[in-house]
Amino acid sequence: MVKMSKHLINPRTVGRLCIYRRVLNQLSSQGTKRLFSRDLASMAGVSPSQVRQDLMNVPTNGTPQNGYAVKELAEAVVTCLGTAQSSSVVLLGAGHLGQALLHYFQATQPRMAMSAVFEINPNMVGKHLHDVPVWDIATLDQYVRSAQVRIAILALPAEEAQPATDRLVAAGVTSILNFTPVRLNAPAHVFVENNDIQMSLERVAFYAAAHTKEKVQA
Amino acid sequence: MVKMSKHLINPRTVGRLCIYRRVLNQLSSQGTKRLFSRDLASMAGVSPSQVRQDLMNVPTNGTPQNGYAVKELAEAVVTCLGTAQSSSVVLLGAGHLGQALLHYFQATQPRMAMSAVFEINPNMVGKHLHDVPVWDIATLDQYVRSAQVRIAILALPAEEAQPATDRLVAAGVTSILNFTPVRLNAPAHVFVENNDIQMSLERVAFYAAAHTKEKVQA
DNA sequence: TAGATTGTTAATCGATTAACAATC
DNA sequence: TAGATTGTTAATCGATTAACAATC
Repeated sequence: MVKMSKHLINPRTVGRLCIYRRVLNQLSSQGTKRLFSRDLASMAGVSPSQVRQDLMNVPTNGTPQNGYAVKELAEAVVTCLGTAQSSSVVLLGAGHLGQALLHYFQATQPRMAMSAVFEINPNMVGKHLHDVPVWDIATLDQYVRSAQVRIAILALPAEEAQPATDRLVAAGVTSILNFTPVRLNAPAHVFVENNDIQMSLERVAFYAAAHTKEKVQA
Repeated sequence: MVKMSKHLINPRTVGRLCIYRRVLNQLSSQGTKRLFSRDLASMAGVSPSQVRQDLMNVPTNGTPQNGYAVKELAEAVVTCLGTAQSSSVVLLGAGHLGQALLHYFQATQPRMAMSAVFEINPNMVGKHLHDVPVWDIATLDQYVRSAQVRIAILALPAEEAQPATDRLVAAGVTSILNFTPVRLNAPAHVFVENNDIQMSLERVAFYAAAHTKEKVQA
């Protein structure tokens, strides 16, 4: 009621809250009852200050004497992040990367539902991949509209990324996970997360080379 | 000689330079001769100021009248980023994600060489995937040492990530691309790039849900 | 109580953006 | 020349870290 979603948490904090959730769920399943911010920090690879700062977005139950109750804190973080099972997800592109992402998604994200894959290759259309139907990308707009899809994952060729984005946005998608190396143009109300694997590789290579150079000089 | 690698460029700038390289190469192959910082900025999805700031790390050839010569700038960025073909790359884990990454790597990174894949599953050991041999992970340390591998890609189960990292670092790896959701502990001289696909998904889901909530209230 | 930790505010740090003299 | 852009420095912005009163 009181502008619950007005103070939209920034992407970095959301990312860390996801890490905390994973750590807390694991600890909870291992039977750990309580922890301090410094414990969560070391397991998440951040500073204790950062943990406490991030947890200001979450209704916490910490006390100076006992720290946080693991189970309750995990639940609070889950509530804060939202379950998002309300909306379904579509995947664009069923090439090697798309198929791997689909498998990964189905294996690790039981709380979200991948509802359809869209492909241009007619050999794949009509089949199923990991129990998800593959449909002709020509039917994308209609599907997104009728199923009220809000989340799309892009794993298609670079040159198709922007046209596909335009269609998705026009059809009502508000959140896009982009695995292509293209920087997408999208309206401000649409959230775009770039996961540029090619860039990741290039960056790692850069620092490996830089390190070698330094060693040679030392 | 004069501390060429002393001012190690920070990861964000390196990332953007990779984007500039891609854009410039594409423009060059399309026959574009010259551009201004504002053109490169709009194609890379950043501000013109940012472009010029980033290009301070690169020996540039820009002039107020004509902007930059595309081909020369592309070459300068390539030189700055380094080719890194000196070192070979190993992949740990040949599951769905690992295989997809291998395919992606072989298809898009001809300038780097993937030299071996390591797996624990005996059914895969001894085979080839995309012309790359799959070896028993027990032989990892010896291989990394003898081939002087400096770059490793992690695509194995979460619980194996930290032990594998320890072995890689001990054997001389200096740069790790981590596709597991685990935050790795590694010495400061080792560069670790986290590409957490699970987190990407969760973040996209968060903003989709947040957006829906806002709309409901508006 | 004494001591350590939380929740939160203040200070610092780093990165992006703006400004502007030099210049073609 | 006049005008626009570069290279670079200064200002702003945002995020992380430090500090500290409240507290159990």
